[in-house]
Amino acid sequence: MIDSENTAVTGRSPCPVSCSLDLLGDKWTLLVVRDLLLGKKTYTEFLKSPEGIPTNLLAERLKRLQAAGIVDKSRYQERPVRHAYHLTEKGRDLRPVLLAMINWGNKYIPGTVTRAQIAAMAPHLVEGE
Amino acid sequence: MIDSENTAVTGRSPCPVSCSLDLLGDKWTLLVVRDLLLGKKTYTEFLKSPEGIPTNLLAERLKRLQAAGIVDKSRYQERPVRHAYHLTEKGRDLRPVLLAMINWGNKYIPGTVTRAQIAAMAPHLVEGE
DNA sequence: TTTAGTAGCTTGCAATATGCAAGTGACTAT
DNA sequence: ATAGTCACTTGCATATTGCAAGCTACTAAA
Repeated sequence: MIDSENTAVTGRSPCPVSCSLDLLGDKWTLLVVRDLLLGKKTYTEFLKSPEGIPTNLLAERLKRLQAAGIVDKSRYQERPVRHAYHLTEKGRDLRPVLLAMINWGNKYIPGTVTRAQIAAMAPHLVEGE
Repeated sequence: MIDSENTAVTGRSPCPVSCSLDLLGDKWTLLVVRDLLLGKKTYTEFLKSPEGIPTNLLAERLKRLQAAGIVDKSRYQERPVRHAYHLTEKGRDLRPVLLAMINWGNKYIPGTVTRAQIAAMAPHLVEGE
């Protein structure tokens, strides 16, 4: 495992929950990860998600996720220049966290889109496990 | 399942991840849940956790968690009056979210306390899946 | 060759949330 | 009477968020 972007404990405590929250603990970061797991790739695609992330926060979160080695960015075409964001292995490994939230949300927040409904639209997020 | 405290979707979107984050998406709430899963029960025990939650935020988070039906509060003794907080089933069902974060943190943030070390101190958080 | 449009941002600023310290009220123990 | 603990609340400075507007590079249409 390459360790370059895996910052060692610098946060509030050496608890893995606390350290994860130092990186991911806000209302937007994991929604960006969700969108990436759903196959969205570009800045404007993220902006179109129904929660409506403010554009400055999207830019800032993408930078932090890149700095943390969770996301990487590439040009996928020149003329006109277009960029694509992708999850690294470290980012894809957040899938169990999101799946646990989906299961919990479905069980306790009536009206949420179910895991089955998500599977129908976006099999790769939810299948297996 | 009693449904009284399970507020239906009122948030940013009907996505279960987004709805979960509306409730839990900050740097402190899931640390309180962690402490409860570790068996801590009182206000002052939560304050002693190494991350050092500010006392006003602890009070506010406990109220929100109670309002959401994730935590309940009881007097466990009179003379002097003492209070204990406990997770409800809804709260205990957040365990998979925390376990997923522990696994991810252990894999990607060097120096975090491992699941095995946690198991040695607090078997009930971590044992079984 | 102006004009309009899209992608991917940045900037400014008001509103909200957080962090810190100090204070409060009920109680007990000395 | 004094000190100490538990469980908070209050005030205020600082940090983060949310909203709107602007900006740069590019393309496509008139």
